Amino acid sequence: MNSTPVPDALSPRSLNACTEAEPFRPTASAPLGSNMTQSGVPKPNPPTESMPPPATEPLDAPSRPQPSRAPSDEHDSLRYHLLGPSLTKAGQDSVDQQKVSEVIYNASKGSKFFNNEEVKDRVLTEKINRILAKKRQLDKVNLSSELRRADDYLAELELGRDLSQVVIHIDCDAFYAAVEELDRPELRHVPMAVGKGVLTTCNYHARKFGCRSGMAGFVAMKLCPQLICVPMNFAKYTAKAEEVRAVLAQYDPRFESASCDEAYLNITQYCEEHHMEPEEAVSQLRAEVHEKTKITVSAGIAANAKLAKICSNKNKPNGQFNLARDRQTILEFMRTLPTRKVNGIGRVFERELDAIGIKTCGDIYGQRAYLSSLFGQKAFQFLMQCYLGLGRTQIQPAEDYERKSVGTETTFKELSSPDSLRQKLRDIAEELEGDLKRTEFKGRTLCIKIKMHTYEVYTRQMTPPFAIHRADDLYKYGLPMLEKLMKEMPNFKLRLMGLRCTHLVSTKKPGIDFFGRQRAQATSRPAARSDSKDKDGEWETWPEEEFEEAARQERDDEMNELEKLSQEYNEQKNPGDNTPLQGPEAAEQEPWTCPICTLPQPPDDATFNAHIDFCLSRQTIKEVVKETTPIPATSKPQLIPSKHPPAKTKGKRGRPKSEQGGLDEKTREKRRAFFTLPAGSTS
DNA sequence: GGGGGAAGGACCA
DNA sequence: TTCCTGGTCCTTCCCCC
Repeated sequence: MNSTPVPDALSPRSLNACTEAEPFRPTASAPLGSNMTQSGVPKPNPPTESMPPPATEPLDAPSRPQPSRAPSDEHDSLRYHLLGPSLTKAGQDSVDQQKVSEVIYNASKGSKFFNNEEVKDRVLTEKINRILAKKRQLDKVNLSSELRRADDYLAELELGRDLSQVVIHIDCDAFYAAVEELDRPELRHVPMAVGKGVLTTCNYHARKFGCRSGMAGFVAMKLCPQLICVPMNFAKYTAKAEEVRAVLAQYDPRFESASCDEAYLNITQYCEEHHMEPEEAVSQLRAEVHEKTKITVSAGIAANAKLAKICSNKNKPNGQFNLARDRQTILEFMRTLPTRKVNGIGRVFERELDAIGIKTCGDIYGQRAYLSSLFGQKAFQFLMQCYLGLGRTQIQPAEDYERKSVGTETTFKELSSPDSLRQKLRDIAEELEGDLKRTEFKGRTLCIKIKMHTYEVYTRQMTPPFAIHRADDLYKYGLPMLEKLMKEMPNFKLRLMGLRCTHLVSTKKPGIDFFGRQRAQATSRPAARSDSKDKDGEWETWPEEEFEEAARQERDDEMNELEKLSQEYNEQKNPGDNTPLQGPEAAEQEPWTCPICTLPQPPDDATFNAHIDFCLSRQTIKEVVKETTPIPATSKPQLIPSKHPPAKTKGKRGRPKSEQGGLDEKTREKRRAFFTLPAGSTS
């Protein structure tokens, strides 16, 4: 995907405060007036005239639309789960989900994927049973203090409610499919999906058959045998997305791209300046997008991003929904809203909430005393905000967010031979190097992810002694984790492998100048930012080649210096004797080579301990200097304290390990395991 | 007890 | 016979100080 990832503003993970003050009055049970308005603009392409009759009939609901609901019966839960994560997608309301689930169930039954889903479903059912048991326990104790705490929090949230802003969420209708249809108009009138293996999206004809994004291709073909699948073409979608964004920018220059086909805008100022009502402005915006790009978009208009997102789904495709910005209307709207409609509540959380009697956001109020104990503080806060219909009103460009990780993963036919797995790791390391180069980052932490042939997923991570970005290093530090997993797991057969770098360090430009002053930006900076200009413009683009050469040269110099220092150090430790240990003492201890300075070291623990500390502290300084300071190839590195020292090398109080007491045996063992590469690995 | 790393998992498009 | 990718954030567990 070419979209810039942004933190999911509506998820329980990133809750934010609102600002408007209004006294809180609990109104959960009070009947509230509704003045929601609803409007759709004319749908320009009624695709019915020349539509050929489908080979199989769409799976219409037998009588009336079935609302998507979590299964109340434990028996149904797996069938429900297999319906997939995008159950609430637009175009599904009139589909007979029972029939769909039957088809999916029968198509999947017996496969490894199915077995894994069964296990996951069982685990979730057990978790729900534990939640229910805990709730029964809570029923026996006095919950008045919990209740008071919840009410206090609700009152506090109410004080921050901001109803002054007009936030809209724009969502392109079946975007990839719509772009393909522009090139091949004949696809407009038949069920069509984009993506092979798994559907990325599908048009509304296909949705009538129960097809939806994230569904396995073969399952979709079972539901709709005449489905036409076209391969993805990212370049095309990106170009079209740019056209759409050009229109959006006229309404809010600081709009926020939530993904390739979604955006949030704050049109408060636009409406004021143009003396327009929000609905009118949004109608105009949508018409303009359609006129200029031939793409239809749906929109939600509300007081905050969370509500706008929910509203944009109300009148899909090619419609808009306005939720009046007054408290009563919002509370009434949330009261009957199924929890699953809220961004951040997925299949799992929906089932958990359902189990304790929360089906709609209005139901949250009645259970508020339990939420913190059952689901944790963050979930409690998130749910309270859902109940009140609160969300963020601040909209900002995606570039303002800071990227947290860069990774790549790939699915392949089952692989078990160690050699081919190593080769796969090498390929992935090469690819990640490309991604890191493109995004201009190095990673302080490297994570490996594997998916077994049984669909079980495992991750392992480690912190190299310096931030890495080159394929050689990614492979070198990834391989021990892979080898360890191979040893640990019986019947090691993989279907996916991936590498990801976290704790990113920008390679774009240094964070500290020649004089040790902190520059405006931290070492880690937004990935997508390409328009920023440095004050003096000097280090805007870091001369990568020169940098690499300088770094190599510097590394060579350092290595020579380290070799000398290491010899001096060993000389001090064992005056006059550099010969390795002999006899039983040596036999007990494995010989090893320091992976940092690459020099052979005496095998005794004391030397090992001291040497690693010594090398790490030197390495830390060296890497920090390299990452933050432009050093001409000829100059000596300057020792500048790092703002973000590598986690492994510093103790809690910021002292280098070498200044602290010696390492205990367990830590030494761990380090040995980390630093000792298995035989046969390329380093 | 608290900070922080590791692992796993939910969720999103 | 067949079920993705890339990203964020949260929770839990465990180690260490």
